[in-house]
Amino acid sequence: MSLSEIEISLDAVIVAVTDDSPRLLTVDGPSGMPALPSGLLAHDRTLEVALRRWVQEQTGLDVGYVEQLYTFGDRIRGTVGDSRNSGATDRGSTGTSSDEPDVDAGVRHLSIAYLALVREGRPSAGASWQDFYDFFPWEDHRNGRPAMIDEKIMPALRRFVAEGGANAANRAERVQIGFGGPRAPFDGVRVLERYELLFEVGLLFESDPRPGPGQGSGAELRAGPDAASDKLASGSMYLDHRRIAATALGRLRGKLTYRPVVFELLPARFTLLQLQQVVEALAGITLHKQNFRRLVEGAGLVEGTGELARTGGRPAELFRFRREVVGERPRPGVGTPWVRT
Amino acid sequence: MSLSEIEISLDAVIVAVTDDSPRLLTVDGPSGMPALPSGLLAHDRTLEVALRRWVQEQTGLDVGYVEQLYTFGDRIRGTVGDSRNSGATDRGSTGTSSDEPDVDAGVRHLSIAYLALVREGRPSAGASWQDFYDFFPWEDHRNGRPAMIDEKIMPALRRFVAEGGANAANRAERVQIGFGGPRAPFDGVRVLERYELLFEVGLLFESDPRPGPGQGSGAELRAGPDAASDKLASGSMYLDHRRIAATALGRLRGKLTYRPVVFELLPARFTLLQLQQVVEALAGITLHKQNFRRLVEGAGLVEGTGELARTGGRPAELFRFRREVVGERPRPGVGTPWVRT
DNA sequence: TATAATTATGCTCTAACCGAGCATAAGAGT
DNA sequence: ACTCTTATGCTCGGTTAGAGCATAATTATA
Repeated sequence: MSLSEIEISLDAVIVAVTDDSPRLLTVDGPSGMPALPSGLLAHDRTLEVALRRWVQEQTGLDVGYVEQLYTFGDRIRGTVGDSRNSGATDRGSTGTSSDEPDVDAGVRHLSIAYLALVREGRPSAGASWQDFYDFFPWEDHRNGRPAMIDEKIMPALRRFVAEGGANAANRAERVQIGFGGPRAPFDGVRVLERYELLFEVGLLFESDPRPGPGQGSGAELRAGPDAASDKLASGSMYLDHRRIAATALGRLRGKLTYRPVVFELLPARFTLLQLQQVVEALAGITLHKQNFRRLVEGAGLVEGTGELARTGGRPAELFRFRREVVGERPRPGVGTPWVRT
Repeated sequence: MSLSEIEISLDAVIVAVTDDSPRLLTVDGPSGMPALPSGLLAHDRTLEVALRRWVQEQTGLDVGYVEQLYTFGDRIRGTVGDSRNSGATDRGSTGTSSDEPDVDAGVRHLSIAYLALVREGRPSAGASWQDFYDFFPWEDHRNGRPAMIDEKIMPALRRFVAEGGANAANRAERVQIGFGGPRAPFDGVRVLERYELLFEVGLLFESDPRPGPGQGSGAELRAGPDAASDKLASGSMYLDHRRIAATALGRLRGKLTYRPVVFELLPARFTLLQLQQVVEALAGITLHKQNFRRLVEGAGLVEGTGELARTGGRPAELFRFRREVVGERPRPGVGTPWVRT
């Protein structure tokens, strides 16, 4: 493939938390679907500078924290992906690739995806904030395990396992890893694994008009007899942008626990409850209040300013982030002391 | 910048562990320097497939575990990098980029870097295994903190901080984060942060003939008066390949603790001492033997086969990896119970 | 052959940490 | 005054991690 046949875009998953909801900035994509803001590399010195530049141009936002997520470059976008190993798909990862069809799709699209965190801000026209969990309703466990998991998802996954033939054991393991089971709890970080499972069983719709092997455009990868009518009622996105967003959420949830990234989403001064609620919104679970406070203070992540904030009950002290902690502790982040609610 | 001006390569950091040493596969780069194996994207279905293909073609190795690392695309390769935030450089990350010189270097090079783990294998001609720590001698703490840190590195870093002017505090923090200090221990994971510090103070040599602002070719970024004569005696690599390798080592060290990646580097059956030594080689520290055993067994990561291995002392039982653990525990990895040796 | 060296493995002791929950404090609303 | 709400202090018990002692089963050596 000659170089000129490769298209490169920078795609940004821009996240904020407002009113206890994690929010995702989207623009109107082609075909009217929500899409991630996307820009091109220009003469910028670094990729990150390029990203900041066009995000500002396109959305009017000055993003704070920025981190490179992943580079997506599969020939067939929206398909089983780059398979972060560990047997992500039936093919497994120690890939004997020779027998896979080599679809010649002409142009290859490389998408260098970034995660960006902002405190807030009204984006300029064309961009708007969406509730992250509108795209991933099965990821929000703050009010208990969402009913849809046991009502719609698990039956489909069980069917998927049962139909697995030689791969049944592998599939069962993937399901257990993704959604938990008798032996394992639900692991919030594995957002991408869950997304790929749901996509693979045909519960999700992606807009990608993919010229896949033997499948019509817009068809899902493995459509069971009833799969088409059984789609989850969740927001879809342009091309594989929802997959990219899933990658971002998983990464963010993981990073919370060992880097003080939450504070990028909070004002300079905040109450411990505000802090907790932002963490809960991102992690998708509720936390034990007193223990959360103990952990966060004990780790030296925050320090009280003398000031108080009115809160509807007893006034709460305002805290600020203690930057020094980064140099003191090896893995400074907010612990997530569960609570079963 | 039009698309055709972008060159894309896939670069692979291929790691094995032999005789208690982590090893890196290198090829002869231009100008005779060791370089990472590098290939181009062809009509492969996924990036990972492409990587496996040309690694096999170039080196004769079939890599097992593969994971995308990072995409490097700075205009000036070998410079302060994509700045994974957290104030990686003096500029900080909330980048006001407007006053930075926009060097027009013509072609931009994008490097999509991968980490690959292999059990062993004799590479074909042109490629060879190097000791990872020949390139990063300050990272191996198995025999105590390397003397070079306090003898050569810290003095230079102190000078760097002292000359920091308004950035002195920030620099001091970065040094403490990277190399530890009274308040913080040395954190093995921060390989890249250390590399960037050393590069920035002029202790490292990179072969990049960089047309940087006001600097001659081959000059380091901020060369103090004596910097040139004070280089560390450590292996250099082609372009910014050593930076990529540093990224890989940091990532690998981190991943050890929450994903069972070590087993990709071990034979199917191994003694607990072998396992421990591979972990020690990668982590660069020594571990407490009994506690390591307790953690690894207690976590259900391994299970004994009945067999014994002769070891020079009392025979050791051979263990195997328990794959099921991935579905049972949220973050299955080898703990690293320190020991101060 | 006895003894030393070497490696493996079991076990204990203690401090720290975490999950869970009780109890009290300090405001606002009625 | 009473109730509701949010904040904050503290305790109790189980689990885990760091450190080290002790013993077992081999090979090497005096």
